[in-house]
Amino acid sequence: MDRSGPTGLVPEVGLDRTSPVPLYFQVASRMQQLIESGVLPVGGRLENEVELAERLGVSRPTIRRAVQYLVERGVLVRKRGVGTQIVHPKVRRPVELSSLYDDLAKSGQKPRTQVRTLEVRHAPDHVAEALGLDENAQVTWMERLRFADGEPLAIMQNAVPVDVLPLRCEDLEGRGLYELLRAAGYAPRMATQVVGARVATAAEASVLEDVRGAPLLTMTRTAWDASGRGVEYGSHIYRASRYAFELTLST
Amino acid sequence: MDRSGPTGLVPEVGLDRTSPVPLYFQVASRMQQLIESGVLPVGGRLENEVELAERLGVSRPTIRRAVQYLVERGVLVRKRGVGTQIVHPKVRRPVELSSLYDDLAKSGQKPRTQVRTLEVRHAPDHVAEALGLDENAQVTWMERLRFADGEPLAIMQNAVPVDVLPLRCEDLEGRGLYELLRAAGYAPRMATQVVGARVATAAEASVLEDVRGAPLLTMTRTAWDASGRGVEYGSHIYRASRYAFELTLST
DNA sequence: GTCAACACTTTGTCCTGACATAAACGACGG
DNA sequence: CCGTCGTTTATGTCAGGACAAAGTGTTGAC
Repeated sequence: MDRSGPTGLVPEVGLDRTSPVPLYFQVASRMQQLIESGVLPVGGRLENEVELAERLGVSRPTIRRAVQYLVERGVLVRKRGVGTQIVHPKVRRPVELSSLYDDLAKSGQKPRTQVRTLEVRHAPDHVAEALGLDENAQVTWMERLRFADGEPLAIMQNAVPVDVLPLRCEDLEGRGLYELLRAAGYAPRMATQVVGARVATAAEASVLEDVRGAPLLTMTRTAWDASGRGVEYGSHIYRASRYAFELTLST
Repeated sequence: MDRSGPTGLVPEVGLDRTSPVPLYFQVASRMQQLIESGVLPVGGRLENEVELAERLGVSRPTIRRAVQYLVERGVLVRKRGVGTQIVHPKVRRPVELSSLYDDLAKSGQKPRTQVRTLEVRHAPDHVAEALGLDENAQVTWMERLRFADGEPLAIMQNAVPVDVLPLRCEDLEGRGLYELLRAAGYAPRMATQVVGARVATAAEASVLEDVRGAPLLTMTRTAWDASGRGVEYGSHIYRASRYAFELTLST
């Protein structure tokens, strides 16, 4: 390891002690900015924590907490006795669970949603079990057809416990389900998915404007919020010719 | 919220101050044991941190760090002014990235691997780019056929930079690639995957002992270790009739 | 009776200080 | 020339204290 000193010096940034934003977070945000803007070079080493603390005028625990935050997000790596390094930007933990609607919107395609069914009903057994609900619990059940750039892309069946969120047709047509959940304070924090493949039946093909025997991606998902409450169950099929899952896994 | 006090009391456990295992980790492990064994009930509230610290004979920062550790793993939730609660066991962050071999072994099926190709070669452009290697970097390139319970399941093409790990046929036949990477100190910590579907060509069908037009799951993956170094690239196809991806996502 | 203000509990933030320990370096001796 | 043993340097762990802020419940005024 090169002992020629740190390759990147964190400038004395202005910290605002009157701000409600915690100091450690101000430090972390500033560091991340400096890294993303290239002032602190990828692969470079940071100063040691004691110096950093002195120069920024905060205590070492505060610096440690800021660094820790960035380590958890995959921006920095620490090695005892060696120092703290900036890792390659490719390896960053995603900040939130993505949903199809978000993905499409982000990639520049114009998502459109057609709500085919929207009703309150008793949760089917497998849904109740997946979400951890009572047998006779009520869920909002919906079936939607999702278009991207005008072409049908997916058939989506979803269930959301009624007491989590009242859902209306017009909401679902303009925004994604995850966006609505987040707005209601039930942001999905964890989800298990099963992704498989099969060929389309005649009925599915007709809805998706594809041919019978066309390859389909299937996905069933259960999502929980931060407190462990089941907030969404979904069973989707996608036209494989027009969609593939892109996902980031991390430990 | 119920103010009747905590529903679960952490017993005074024996902490070993001579042990090299950090105190906060001893506390966290003990707590997790108590939660998993049901002594501390799911949904219950913990004592407040100050009491806990006093009773266990450690400082509050140590308790906080232990709790923090479990919060990050999804075992506990904290709410300022309220307390710390135990969340449902279903919502736990997975501890490590899984690979097909591990998954099969864990689910009781007997994985077997037939190595069809194993050679050192220049990295193809798309592989070099995905792993962040120089253009003329060398990789170990392998093509393997994976069986579960005697039936062919997947065709797997993988590349690993040569300086990461020397790979031998006999290693690959007895163990999974990820296990070998972990043993060599390059444990994958983050990966991006693209999962799609298509139908089998005649050649693929013959290798997989399936029929032409059978649905296939396709997956391409790039994996990085903790320091951001690209350690594995893979392009796999699976028989959809015998396999589906099961994955856990978390923020 | 209703609603606002206050008190209390609990986690969140931040500080100072100290010692432990892993990794890398360099000097020394074989 | 090479390995060994300390030295240096950096992060890791832990203590104890102080105050801030968010939720909850209670009290009191109207």
